[in-house]
Amino acid sequence: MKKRDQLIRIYNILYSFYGPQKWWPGDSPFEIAIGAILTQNTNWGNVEKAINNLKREGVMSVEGLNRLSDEKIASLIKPAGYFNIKTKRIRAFLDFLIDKYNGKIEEMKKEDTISLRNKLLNIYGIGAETADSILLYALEKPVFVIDAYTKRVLTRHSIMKPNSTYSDYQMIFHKELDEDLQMFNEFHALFVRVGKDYCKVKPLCKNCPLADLL
DNA sequence: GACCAGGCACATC
DNA sequence: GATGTGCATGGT
Repeated sequence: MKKRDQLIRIYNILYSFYGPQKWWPGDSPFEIAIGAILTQNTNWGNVEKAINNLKREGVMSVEGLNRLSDEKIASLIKPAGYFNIKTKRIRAFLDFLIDKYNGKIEEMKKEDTISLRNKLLNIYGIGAETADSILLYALEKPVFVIDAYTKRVLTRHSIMKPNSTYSDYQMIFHKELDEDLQMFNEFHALFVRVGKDYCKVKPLCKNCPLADLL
């Protein structure tokens, strides 16, 4: 089967099995971006605790976070792990927004995807996946987000080789699929969902909706 | 107690 | 360019 058909088949199976995922879980583009940094190599449940701490303190905003000390930010995001590193990364992102966009993340939407992606990748602590998550879910740009679950599903189903790079994975989606913001949004979220439920490090392929494809 | 979780920067070869 | 390591909490 052609790769395009395999990918569409996977999407259709997952969408009928799970339905729409309504991503990203967050109230504003800024919260989504902060969540994208906090969830780096981290369980989402822990990230939610950190996000709730920030909201409870009323600092889930550029101005709110920017007036806190590093120590204060670190203490609030502690449940998300790597709190010292992530504090530096959040600080770098705040500096970027204040510097280039007067602290308004919505201002970024006007720019084209390629130059925005390069700018994001230039910020300390923002790599390919975090940049693409911000582009897709906060700025509503049609880029495909690749994460550990996406890689695992595609390698298990022999659509990609295990040693492929981030760009290799992303290229398949951009080359084989039509550019569709809403579909890219749902598809990535569905990969995460099936990854959490079945396509774990220790696979639970038995009742996986994608089991028939193996 | 080991393993895992919606990565990234940096050192080293 | 590929590979190895530190970063850290909380659930299973």
